[in-house]
Amino acid sequence: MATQTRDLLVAAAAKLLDSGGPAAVTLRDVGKVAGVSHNAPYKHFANKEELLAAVASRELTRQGKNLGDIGARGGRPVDQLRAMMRGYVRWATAHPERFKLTFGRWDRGTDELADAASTASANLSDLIVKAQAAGELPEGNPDHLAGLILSLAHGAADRAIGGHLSAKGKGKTNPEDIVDVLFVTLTRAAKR
Amino acid sequence: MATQTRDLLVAAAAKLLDSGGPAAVTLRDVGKVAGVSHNAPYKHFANKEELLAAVASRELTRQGKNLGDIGARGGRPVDQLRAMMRGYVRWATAHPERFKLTFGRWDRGTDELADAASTASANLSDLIVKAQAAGELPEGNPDHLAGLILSLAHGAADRAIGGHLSAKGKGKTNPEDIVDVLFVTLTRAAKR
DNA sequence: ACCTGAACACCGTTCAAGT
DNA sequence: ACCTGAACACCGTTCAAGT
Repeated sequence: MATQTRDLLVAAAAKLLDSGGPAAVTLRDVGKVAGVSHNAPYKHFANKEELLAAVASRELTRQGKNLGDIGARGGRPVDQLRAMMRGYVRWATAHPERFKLTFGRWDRGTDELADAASTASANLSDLIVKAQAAGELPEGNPDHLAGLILSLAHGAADRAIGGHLSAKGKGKTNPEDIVDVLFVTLTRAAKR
Repeated sequence: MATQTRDLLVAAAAKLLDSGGPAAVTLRDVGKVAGVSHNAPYKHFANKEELLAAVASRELTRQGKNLGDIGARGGRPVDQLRAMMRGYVRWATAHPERFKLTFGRWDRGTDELADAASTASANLSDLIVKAQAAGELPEGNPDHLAGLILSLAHGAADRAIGGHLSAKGKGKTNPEDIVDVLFVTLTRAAKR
């Protein structure tokens, strides 16, 4: 098993990331958790940034599978879309550090990341076009609609993580509710 | 001028933050830029985190004034709302590091932060209620609508900063366009 | 009251070896 | 090919003084 150490390092980094954010992912602790020396990671990754990129890549691939599973279950296109966005915000609030890591400039993005993102984006566009054809979503540029839906899910998740969702009194709004509000609005706008 | 050094430190921290994120805000460089020793900041702030909180507070106050100015210009409530959200995403993409700092868990949030956020939120709710009364926005819980609008603006800005907005080919969507898409949809849903 | 310089523990990274 | 231990520069923070 040539790549076993590499996988152990990525798993250790993910665990430390969950426990205390990127600052808690010290190479020394990664090595300790993985059972190697504090600079064994340098034999598998150029630096700490690339180790974190590997964690992000693993997470994005898993998340892509989740969305694919929801799509495989079938149903009305608009219901699939809503289920996907609900799953997305649920994942984000359950693993805030992984969510924040996955988004956040992967400039020269290791290809793997770009691939996972582009296939997910393509699936989404297909669903939107189908939903529009079925009259479940308003007409207009599908890319604009995709931007609207993804941005809303992303923003609701990020605001929930930051604690900016229940601003006023007792309104303990959760991000899934906001996703629902968007889809209610879209449905209403569709059958104008 | 008793507080002059404090202001210099906050300004220096903001400058370093813009240039390279929180990691670039080293106490040593802050001191150098402000013309004091590398641990003079400890006479004004308990630690680096509180110094950054002061930067966030300054930024949030300024941003609150911006929104207030837009409201003071008058016009249809829904147009004021859209202008505010456009200004918000414009600010976020122009100063990504300040934007990311301002949102990001200010748990025991120095009061100052909480105050600025709650007045901004109250102004927003007022506008939404007025817009609904004028038939410019769909009916329903105003807090839900506020969550939808703020989450969308936040998400569009964050995705633009992360470079996740022009996913596919040449579609160079910008966050202000996405804000417009939301308001078009809301308008259409209002006059169902 | 505000500031400085030395010192400490910690971290990312590099290097010379080890098998 | 993969790993280790020592070493270096850097950073946040503390402490004992200085004015």
